[in-house]
Amino acid sequence: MTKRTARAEPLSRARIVRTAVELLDTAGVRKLTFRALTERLSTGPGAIYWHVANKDELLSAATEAVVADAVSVEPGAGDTPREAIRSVALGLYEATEAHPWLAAQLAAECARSPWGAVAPRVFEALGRQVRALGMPESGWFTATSALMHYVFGVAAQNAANTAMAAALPQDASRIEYLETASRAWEALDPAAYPFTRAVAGQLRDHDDRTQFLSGVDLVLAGIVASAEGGERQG
Amino acid sequence: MTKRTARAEPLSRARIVRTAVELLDTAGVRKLTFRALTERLSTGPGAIYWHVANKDELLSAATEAVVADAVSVEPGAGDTPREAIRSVALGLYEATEAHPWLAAQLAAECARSPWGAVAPRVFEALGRQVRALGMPESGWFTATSALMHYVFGVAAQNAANTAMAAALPQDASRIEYLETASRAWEALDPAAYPFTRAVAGQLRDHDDRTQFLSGVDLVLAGIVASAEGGERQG
DNA sequence: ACCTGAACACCGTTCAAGT
DNA sequence: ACCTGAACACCGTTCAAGT
Repeated sequence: MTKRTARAEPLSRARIVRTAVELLDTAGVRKLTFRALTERLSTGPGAIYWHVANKDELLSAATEAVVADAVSVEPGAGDTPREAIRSVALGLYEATEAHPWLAAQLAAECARSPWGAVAPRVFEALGRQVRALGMPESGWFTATSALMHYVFGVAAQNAANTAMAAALPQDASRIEYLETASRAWEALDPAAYPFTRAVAGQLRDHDDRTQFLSGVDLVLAGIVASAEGGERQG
Repeated sequence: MTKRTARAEPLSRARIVRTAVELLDTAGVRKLTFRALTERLSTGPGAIYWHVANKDELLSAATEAVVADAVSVEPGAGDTPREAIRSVALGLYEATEAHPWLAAQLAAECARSPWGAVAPRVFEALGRQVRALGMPESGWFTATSALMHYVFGVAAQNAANTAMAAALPQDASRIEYLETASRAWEALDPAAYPFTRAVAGQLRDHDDRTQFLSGVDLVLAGIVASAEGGERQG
């Protein structure tokens, strides 16, 4: 058995990033520190700084690694563009479920460099299908942007629900959390929040995943409608 | 002249939050520390902790204050629902331009408590107009969520452009930044990023604000189309 | 070229003590 | 009830020194 032990594996940027993702997944952003990292990798901080410029770069690298992995799924041969878009979007959605830190980090990453390394990955995966949808080229950027922004927006919002529910005491899970949130909406000031109160029941009963895909369909419907409505625009 | 001096004004949660927003605006998230805060307010850290539980709560409060302000604009009397939605969305968009820290903080806030204090404010403002659009009640939640998520997604992405461009050396402003980003897209691997490369020119020429509103229109088109397509769904 | 680890400047938070 | 400010535990980052 020539099993390589962990401590034998040489230090490298890839290994540091992988360890950072593990730490992020198991302990959360707060616990990702250079101290924790040096311990897990059994080195000194200086060794890590040799491979990585600073903590921001490390977080960017971790985010990009996870996004790249999520978006790399090739669409099935028989998939329609619509199905392919749904599956790319769903891949990203599920990544934010699997890595609760991803959503906030995605936003932070965009703030660091808006059209940096992460956006093109998502943009490419979605855009190919937008093109396949038969959009005129002039609409590609707008349509793909809208789709991507919707997905990022959901990521920021909904993925957190899962993490939130998971953090609740024991069996008080997702459903109970939505119950609480729904009641909070019902308790809002009737004068200031009539609409939100009216919709509290739909919040309670909704399923994040279904909801997310409905939103994707809605944006897709908008893309198709805009493409058809086309030229005439006041 | 009975001008009240700053140091005479008593410490309060509101004043702390207001000072935090100022510090956030002028110096950035990194520089918002309890040290800086105590100096600006000429007190000790203990005094701040009397009014505010911890830094997370302070950031939440700052975020909510800014969002509440941005969304509180009443739609004009003659506005169509579509116009009202555009102006609410634009208000939020402009808030993320005026407060570069807002986008990332919005995401962090959602992660802290997904359906907490910030979401209902946006939800209510957008939802009223969705209702006015004549949607059937069963679609309110989905449609308003999609709209809100799109807006949040853009906030995370585009607002950063402005901050990014502003941080560039002098007159190398927005346009030059987009030029750089566009060239980076053109330099991507042709095999892996055919679509993104094809669209690099549109990235260069686009205007964030116009782009944002086009996306809002696109989602609105989807909402209307879905409402009409209605019941028949495989 | 790559790694070590002590040291530095700084941070959020606490708490006994004051008014 | 509200504020003071020293103290604590911890953090990201640096750097002279090693191999």
